[in-house]
Amino acid sequence: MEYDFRKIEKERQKQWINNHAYRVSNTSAKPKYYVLDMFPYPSGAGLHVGHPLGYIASDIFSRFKRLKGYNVLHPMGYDAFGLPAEQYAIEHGVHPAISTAKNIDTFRKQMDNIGFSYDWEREVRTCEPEYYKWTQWIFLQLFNSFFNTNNQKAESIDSLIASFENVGNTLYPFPAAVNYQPSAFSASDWNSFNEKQQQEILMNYRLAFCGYGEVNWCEALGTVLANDEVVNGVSERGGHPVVKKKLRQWYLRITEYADRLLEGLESVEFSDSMKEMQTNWIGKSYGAEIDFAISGISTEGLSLKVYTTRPDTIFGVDFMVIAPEHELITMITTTEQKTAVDEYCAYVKSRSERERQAEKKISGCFTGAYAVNPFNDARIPIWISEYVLAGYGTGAIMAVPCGDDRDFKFAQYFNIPITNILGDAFNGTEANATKDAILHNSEFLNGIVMRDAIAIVNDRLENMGIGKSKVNFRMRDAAFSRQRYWGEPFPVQWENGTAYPLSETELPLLLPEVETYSPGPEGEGPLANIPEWVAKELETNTMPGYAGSSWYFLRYMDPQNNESFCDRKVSDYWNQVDLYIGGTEHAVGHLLYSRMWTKALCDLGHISFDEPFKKLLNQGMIQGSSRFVYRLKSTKEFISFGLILDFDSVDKLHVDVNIVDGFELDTHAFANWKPDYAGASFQLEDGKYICGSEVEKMSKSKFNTVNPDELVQKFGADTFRMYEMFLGPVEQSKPWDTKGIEGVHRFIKKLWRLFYDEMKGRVWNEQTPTADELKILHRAIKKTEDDTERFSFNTAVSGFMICVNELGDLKCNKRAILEPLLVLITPYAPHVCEELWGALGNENSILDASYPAFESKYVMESSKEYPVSINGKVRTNMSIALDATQEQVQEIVLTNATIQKWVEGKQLKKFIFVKGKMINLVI
RNA sequence: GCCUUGGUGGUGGAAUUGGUAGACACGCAGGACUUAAAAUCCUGUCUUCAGCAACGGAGGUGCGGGUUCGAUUCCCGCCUGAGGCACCA
Repeated sequence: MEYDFRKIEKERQKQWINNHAYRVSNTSAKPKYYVLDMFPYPSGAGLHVGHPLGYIASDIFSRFKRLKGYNVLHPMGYDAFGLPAEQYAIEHGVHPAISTAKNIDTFRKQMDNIGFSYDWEREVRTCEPEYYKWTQWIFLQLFNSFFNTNNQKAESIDSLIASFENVGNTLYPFPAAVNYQPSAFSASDWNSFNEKQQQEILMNYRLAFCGYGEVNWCEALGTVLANDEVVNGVSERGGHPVVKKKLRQWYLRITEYADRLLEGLESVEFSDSMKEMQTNWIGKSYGAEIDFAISGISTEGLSLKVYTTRPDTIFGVDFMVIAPEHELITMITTTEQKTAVDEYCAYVKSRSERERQAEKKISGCFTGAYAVNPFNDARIPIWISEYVLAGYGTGAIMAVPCGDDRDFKFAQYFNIPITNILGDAFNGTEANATKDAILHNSEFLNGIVMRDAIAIVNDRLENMGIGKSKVNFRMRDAAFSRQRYWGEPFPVQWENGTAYPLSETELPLLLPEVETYSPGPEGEGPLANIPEWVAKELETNTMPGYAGSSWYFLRYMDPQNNESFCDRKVSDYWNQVDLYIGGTEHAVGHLLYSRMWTKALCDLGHISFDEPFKKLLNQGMIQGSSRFVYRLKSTKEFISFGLILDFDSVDKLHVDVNIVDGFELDTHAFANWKPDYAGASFQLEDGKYICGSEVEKMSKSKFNTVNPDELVQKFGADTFRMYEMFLGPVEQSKPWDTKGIEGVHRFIKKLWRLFYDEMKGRVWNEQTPTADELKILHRAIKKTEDDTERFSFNTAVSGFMICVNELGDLKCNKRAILEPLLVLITPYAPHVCEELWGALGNENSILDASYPAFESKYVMESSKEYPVSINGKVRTNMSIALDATQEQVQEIVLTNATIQKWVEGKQLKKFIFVKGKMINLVI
């Protein structure tokens, strides 16, 4: 009897479906465990071998936890709204809903091939009204709430209004990032404001709000992008240029959550690099705001407010720099400098974001004005330069060339004299940013270490009423609207220029059909082309791709609920995602947004936890290993890699990795691959055509994708699953290489042969296992449990291989050994294990079995071989009982003949016990 | 430039808390079975020295130091790959 994986896998999968084997209940006496994959965007390209890596890992862990007796929630769905489907619609005229549904079908088929244990009855698609109704609902929650900075929590906007009516905004001043005038108002002020004014003020508090601001505008995509969607001045998707543009936009007030997003990192298990990426993105810095008086001209009462993290360097300030957009410029610029300043500001405006980032050349312009150092009355020239950003801090800095590299270069470039406050720590050729130097030239700070001077200066400034310590964040509020069609409509209606929320009963606000996907009359989204939509003054923007993905993990818990986004009892039961598996590319986008949404929903009392993901495991990226052929220029002759003398004389062309065996090209397949290559001739080395190779991102255009379907067809899903795990640690990125898959396939065949003999058929029996066999099994049980628990799936697979090899050597075929072995391997190779489990005569699914490691009858060995070394050199092995006391061990070792020979006549200095590993004598 | 994380045979990788480095697999070489192939199985495979052979000696985890009876693991200094951030004051 042969191992027929094609038949087995098909039958087992059918059985899983018919028996609803992976249906999960929201009530159970078992403890819960929630394993989540980052759901995919269903692109037209389908899955390649890189995608399933994380899915296989999460599937293994889910099955493992199930066998350990947990009620495991393991769902899957699709992040189905987004730009690519709409781009495709523009190019091919296919409705995004249709192409998306088609892509989802392909994804599903590919996933089913691999044999995942998802509860498909819980599938969600973010583009369906039943789902986005609740995305809109959560938007309304955010719209109708504000962030109470006193207790750092979101609260209903109604309590804010009540407070305004009583005491104005004294209890709740405007959020720090808001610059609204007047910044304070009394109760009677509030009550005298008309509706429009009141709404305008409230808009400055709402967690989801509409405002005008500089946004990243991408002309090619016809929409704005969030900061994390812009990479090096171009769009993440498509690489189109991005410019700053002032537009009316919706935002999420994520900046209010900055502190809690930072603190929350301490309570979750993310990798250090992930935590660091988020920490950097949030970018918290401690510093001080200082008001500098401006001298001369007609600028009485005017002051320049700067932000600095180093108030201790205040005696080293040699000039001020303000951003080109700074509002003071027109007021302080002297008549002599006006032309130069105007020219400079025009020059800065002409530069795109991309140019600014690409060439960081020093530029600037003197305003003619001077600020005054409050401690020594020194006159400090005020400059303008683009290296100071308008959006951060106060848009103005005090420049300390001896302590800051950028300031130093600027001073050098413009010949501004440099004051040294660092003594010998400053060498005159390079700034030194240390905080540990002793201050010089700093009057009352002389002789004090810089680090300690910070607080002293802050105190003085505060007493003088011209400064206060201040915390700043680099993170900006998140742009939340897109001028596109394929997204959630905002449940918002405009009236006299004021945005009003729809009521909950009007949800979902359905995405209407459109005739064209092109932008509206004034650059709005396609919805602006619909007369009825515009007549009702409905918002024409749609929500961005990350809206639906910011809360999908909650919907899985209760996907069919029509009354609520997720029943509170149900979310209390499933609680946090225990294990979240996905790539690092969402570090500062999705992961931050979903953390913020969770916190807001928690504050508003809709769920009971404020961090969505307890543990995050980042799978590495599987790269493609591309192959190249080399064509002599303007010929049809291809030259083998090793024979090329001059790379300028050849064209380097990608060749499909699937027609290359290792590095050797299948020349016949190549000639048939593309019409262009039909009459190709080859210059071979040793009778072979050898290709060049490079590791690149896996992509269709590079012909380096490997389709999992073909591997599953050839070797079976179990082999494929195990092989992806065997490749190496899941966290690690590595190029795909199929050549080792045979070894794993061989292992599964060996496993099969523990049960079946080709000639004799079934070979197992009911005899009692031998001690040796039990020892092998128990070692494997322990290893599997330990390795799987710490996500070391590759070493767990090695453990199976060792176990099966050793059992094969002993000709093991005892049921008492085989059954637990199968349970052990099931998470990794579910089809074949369940098939064999059934063959052993077990009626029930293996899902009902519990992990053998947890049954006390399996006792680990009672004694162990220890290596005994003398001065670190191993001299002999000794068998010692596990429960022996230290004294007993010492006696046994010292009376051993081999050891006595070595120790004889020498003095024993030390006797070292090493826990479960080895014993060492020092003489 | 800053931060994070790696560097181990021909290859992917293992070594969980400082305890016999190279598990497991690929590849390669040789052999068995076969008319032949496939499949399967066996042996060898870090370097080097010695040897008829069993056993054995020495070196070895990017480089150079240090701590320790003992270091792939800890500390210091360099080299280098990958990822992230980058005028954030």
